[in-house]
Amino acid sequence: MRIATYNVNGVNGRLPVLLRWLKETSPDVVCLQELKSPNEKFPIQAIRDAGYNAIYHGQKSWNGVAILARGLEIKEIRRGMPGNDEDTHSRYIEAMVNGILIGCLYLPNGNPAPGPKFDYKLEWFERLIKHAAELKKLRRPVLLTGDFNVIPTDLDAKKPENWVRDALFFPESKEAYQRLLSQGWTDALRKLYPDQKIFTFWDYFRNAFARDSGIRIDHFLLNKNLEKRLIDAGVDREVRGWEKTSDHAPVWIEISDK
DNA sequence: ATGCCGTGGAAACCACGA
Repeated sequence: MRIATYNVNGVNGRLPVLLRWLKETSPDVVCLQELKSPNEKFPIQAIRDAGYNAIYHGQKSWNGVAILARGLEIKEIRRGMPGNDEDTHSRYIEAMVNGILIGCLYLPNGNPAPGPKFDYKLEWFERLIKHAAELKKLRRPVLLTGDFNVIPTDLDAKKPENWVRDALFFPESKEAYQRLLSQGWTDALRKLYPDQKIFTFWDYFRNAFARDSGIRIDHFLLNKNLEKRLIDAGVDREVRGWEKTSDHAPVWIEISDK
């Protein structure tokens, strides 16, 4: 079973790319981020025509997350990261799919840092860590995936020195990510490829993709129950080279049935 | 090193992204 995450940067503007990628790679489950669409404009019919069920938590212009599944029931558990009733951003949706609890997240960018946006990033991160601690108590397989907007280590950027003033690479961001991992989550791509420079995002400008000037910020965190089923993981890099593409590439894991 | 590009929405510019 293949589970993918893809920050589409606008689900309607990206629809041809999304549908082509779904058709070519046939992932079983897909977590989407940055829909940039209210629920009433989510392209549900095109997604269904492509063979997928979907639940989605959108909002106008910004943010927005969705979970798609091919031939599998999606049982929604929650939408929105708990712990702050004032938070209006659509950045989290959680569902049971095929016996796996899947949290699909779009962690705040946090730039410019320091500042109120960075404060919001860290506040959101603390709520994620609290919620993840609850999910860790479950005996079932659990997956947290999406755009974490964190470059975890120097290995996760082509040129780490270019990111030291960026919220994605601030010590507080890296520390929070490590603190989340230390609950007992496994970073799937790092587990399988501990020494490789693997990227999931390349800037639109400065010819970043052609120069492979990327960063790894889209992650799969697996609890122990799911980690033992991990077979493979990878990045669909070629999608980043398509016309009218997102600045992120899809990332995926392959897990055994039991 | 820099929103240099890209998206969405409102109004022919601005907010936002990483």
